[in-house]
Amino acid sequence: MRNQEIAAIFYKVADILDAQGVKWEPIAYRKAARSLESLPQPIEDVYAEGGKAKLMEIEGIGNAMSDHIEEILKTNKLKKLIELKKTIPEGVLQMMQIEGLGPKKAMILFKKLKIKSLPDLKKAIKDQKIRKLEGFGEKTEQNITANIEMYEKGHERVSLGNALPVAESIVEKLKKLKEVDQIMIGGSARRGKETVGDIDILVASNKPQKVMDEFTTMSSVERVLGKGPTKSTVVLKNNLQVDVRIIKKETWGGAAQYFTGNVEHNVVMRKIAIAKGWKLSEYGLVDNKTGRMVAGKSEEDVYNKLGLQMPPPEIRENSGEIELAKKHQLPKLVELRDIRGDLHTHTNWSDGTSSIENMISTAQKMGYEYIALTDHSKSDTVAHGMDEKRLEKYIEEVRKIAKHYPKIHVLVGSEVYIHQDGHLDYSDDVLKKLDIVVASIHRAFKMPKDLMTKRIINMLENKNVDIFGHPTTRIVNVRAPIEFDTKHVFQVAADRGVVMEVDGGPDRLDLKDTHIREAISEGCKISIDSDAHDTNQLRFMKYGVITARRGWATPKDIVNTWKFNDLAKVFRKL
DNA sequence: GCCGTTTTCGGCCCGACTGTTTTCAGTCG
Repeated sequence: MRNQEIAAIFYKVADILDAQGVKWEPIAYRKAARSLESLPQPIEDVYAEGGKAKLMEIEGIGNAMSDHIEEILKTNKLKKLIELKKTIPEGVLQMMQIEGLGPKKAMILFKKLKIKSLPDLKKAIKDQKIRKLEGFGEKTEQNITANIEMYEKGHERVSLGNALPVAESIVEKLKKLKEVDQIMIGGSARRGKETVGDIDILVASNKPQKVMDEFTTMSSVERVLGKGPTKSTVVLKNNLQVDVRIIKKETWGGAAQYFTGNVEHNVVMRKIAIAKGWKLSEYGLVDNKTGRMVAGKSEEDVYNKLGLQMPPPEIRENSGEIELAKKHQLPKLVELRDIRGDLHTHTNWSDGTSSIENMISTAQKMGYEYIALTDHSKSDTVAHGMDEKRLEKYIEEVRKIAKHYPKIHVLVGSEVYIHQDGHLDYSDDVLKKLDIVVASIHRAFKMPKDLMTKRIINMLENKNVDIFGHPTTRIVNVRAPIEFDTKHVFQVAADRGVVMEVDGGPDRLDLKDTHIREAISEGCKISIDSDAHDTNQLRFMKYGVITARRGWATPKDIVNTWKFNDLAKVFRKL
């Protein structure tokens, strides 16, 4: 999957062109880059399938871009970027990453003061040289200083699992103000994106001053980047950036619409509005001639007036949803309340911390019809994996305790390690004793792609395997996914009836959105699991559902939305 | 550089906040 790699190259080209003052071209490169990022299939597959012509079918990819992609796939580099890099020092591009320093200001610093690196910049600030430049001043100098510090602290996007609880706590806090009429989380957090750059919060209020005062003085605030009556931005002590936008109740829907879709989605929406003689902004849909609001009280109004069905927030990323919305054929995505059970959990028999009994009773309290306990197999020694002897006892113990919980079906299973040649950690005879087998990779991540694919295919050939657990093994922001031929694996899995997992652990979210869509289109069934290691973590199901929604999954694709009796259709031993 | 039942050339989403300016450019999302 080289989509991200090529996107990164295009972003770089855009930055340099921006610095050179080139108009429009940077926009085209960024658009192409984003289009690649959200592409469900690997770009090399698209190219292999239909060459340049097929590439050009992708939104934002034209003649030049498809040539570029071809060049990168074949030679691993882009001549255009190499040439462009000669015109501007790398350090100046780095300077542009600093908040408040855009292409214009960075180039002034480079041209007038010969600043070409971050150390140069710090020295010039110390010598008070910057404040003397036209368009700069003392305040700008101070801001750059603070923002360099922020940049050096790290500017990585935060995982959804870390961002969402923070966002929710701010919402809870502001909700208590009587000045707040309505409040919601917007932006990429509402779309459930696996990482979040900053948190957007929308507030409907007629007294913005009070709300903004409360927001910017919260104890968790490190620095206030901006404060106005409709928009304020702060950086929290944990380095998360949070925006609050305040609007009037009358335009709530317009704002919710505007602050949820990604850029591409919103651009297409505005174009549809323009074609009808209207203008779309956070203040709703407005008639150009009369200046009157056509729609804006609710999000649904905005979409409907434009002739569209309202897409769920998670898929508002211009990856096909608008075309289907026009035809009123949007899929009905899976919801948390559709989930009837959890098929991948751990107890204190391996590396979990809750007892078998507590896991079962909590699952029952959550209203589940079934739960599978799937502790680790013998080779996963760090996770206290069980050898055959302990496994026997485990099976016995679970069966015994399950008798006290007749209202919930309890499955005994195991998360079994997949060795490098694809054979499993327990023999077939042992696996047959289990109700359900989740097969997972827990080490030897860095095998060559063809060998890794073979490892997985061999595992899929084993009749005792029910679910392929967290297939790519990535840890968000920490560990890269393993490499394998996803299309081939999904095809074989669909054929063999092995279910692909969406691990809801917020650090994993694996499969990820684009892979889920690919797997479903290849005919795979999906299981959304919490991979809980204690009773609280059973709630991770929520993140799995959000991710599955981003992968356009519907209840029929998700086996654990099915009734218990229907599970036997996919799980051979039930 | 991309794209098109308004266009194959001439557009390219829209608005808020800041700081430096006395009306606006730059930056951001």
